[in-house]
Amino acid sequence: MTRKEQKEERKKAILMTALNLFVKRGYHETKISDIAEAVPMSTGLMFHYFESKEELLLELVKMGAAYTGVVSKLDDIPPQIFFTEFLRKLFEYSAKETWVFNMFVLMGQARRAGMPEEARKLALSMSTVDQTAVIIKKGQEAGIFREGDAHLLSICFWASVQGIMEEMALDDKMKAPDPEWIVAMLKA
Amino acid sequence: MTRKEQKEERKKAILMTALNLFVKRGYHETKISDIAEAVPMSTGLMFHYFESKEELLLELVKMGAAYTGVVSKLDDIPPQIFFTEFLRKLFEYSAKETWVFNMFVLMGQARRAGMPEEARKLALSMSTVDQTAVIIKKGQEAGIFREGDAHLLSICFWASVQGIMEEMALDDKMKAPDPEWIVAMLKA
DNA sequence: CATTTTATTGAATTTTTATTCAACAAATTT
DNA sequence: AAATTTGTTGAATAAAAATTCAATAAAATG
Repeated sequence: MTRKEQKEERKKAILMTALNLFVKRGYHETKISDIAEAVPMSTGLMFHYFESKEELLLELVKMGAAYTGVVSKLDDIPPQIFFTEFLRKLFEYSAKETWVFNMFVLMGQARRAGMPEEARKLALSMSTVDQTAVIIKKGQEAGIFREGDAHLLSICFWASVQGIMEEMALDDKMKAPDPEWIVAMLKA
Repeated sequence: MTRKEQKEERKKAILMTALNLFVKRGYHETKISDIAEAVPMSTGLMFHYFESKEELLLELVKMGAAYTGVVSKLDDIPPQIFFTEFLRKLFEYSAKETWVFNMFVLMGQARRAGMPEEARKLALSMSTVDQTAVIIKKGQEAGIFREGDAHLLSICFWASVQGIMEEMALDDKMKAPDPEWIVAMLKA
């Protein structure tokens, strides 16, 4: 393994540790030294890998943004299965790959209050709300989704998912809900 | 107006200003000097009214906890109208009394990550999840609510509401959703 | 109206945490 | 193996924000 690859591995380890702590305790409540201790490495060495704490956060948000982009390629799936299936996969995946779960939660948190402005802007630019609003409209035309402002429905759907995921992030023992419960919000 | 009353008024003004900023930007992203500037008053004077920033937050959370207690007295209302009615009132009230809205959001945020430990403990001790789980069970027995873990349904219901409220906190223009959308999560 | 108490300010201080740095170790290259 | 580059540490420094404080104004009290 080359020197460069090693460095990348180490960087990834830091990123994953930070992701965990940010999601569990919040960005501001997590000290650089907390991350360093958990990796583990010295506090000073953290700055050999990342310019700053904010830069570290930004890299995470960029990774998340890259993944979020994937969702937008799923708009040819029939509306009636899209949401249920998406949630089923999200929950299933989250159960084994903590990474996916944490990243989902972090992106949502970044879009909201309590993080540096730049992280917010980045996360905000990657919103899936518009994409899914289109899918919801299709479902409405097909008569399978309830009437009402499709964009607002889309916002509420993701807000609910975010709320539930954040709850799960706090309580390891909490089971994932049945996707149908959440999709019921959309169903006619 | 007595000196004491004046002081109480001023304290309240600070609390409301802080509540607004905490909800909009997050606790850690809000500086004491930001609150002072918005009240307005000098930064130093803030400490004439509150021991510390955390103490200020704690007072807010305590106020919220007092209100949260009210919900637990509503458990004799029939399940089929309890949730819809609660949300209707919450959204209606939130529209005119920003206070109620902000307080609801703050309590949820406090229960989650990103705030001092003590605030978390306080907010956590006041959870309504158990109360509403009982109401959901009743609804299930009456056949109007879907089958499944009532406690988990209760968690998901509140998590969804929290998620949606936080979204509204960020976007002033966002309309409140139809309560039925959210209650659909529970309905059989 | 003199005295005491309370309100207020802005600058100085403390605290906390991020960030830099000098020194050294380990690995890589020549 | 000498020289160079990269990794590592822990202590020193800097930056940001909370908190204190001395000084003064305003209000209440006697």
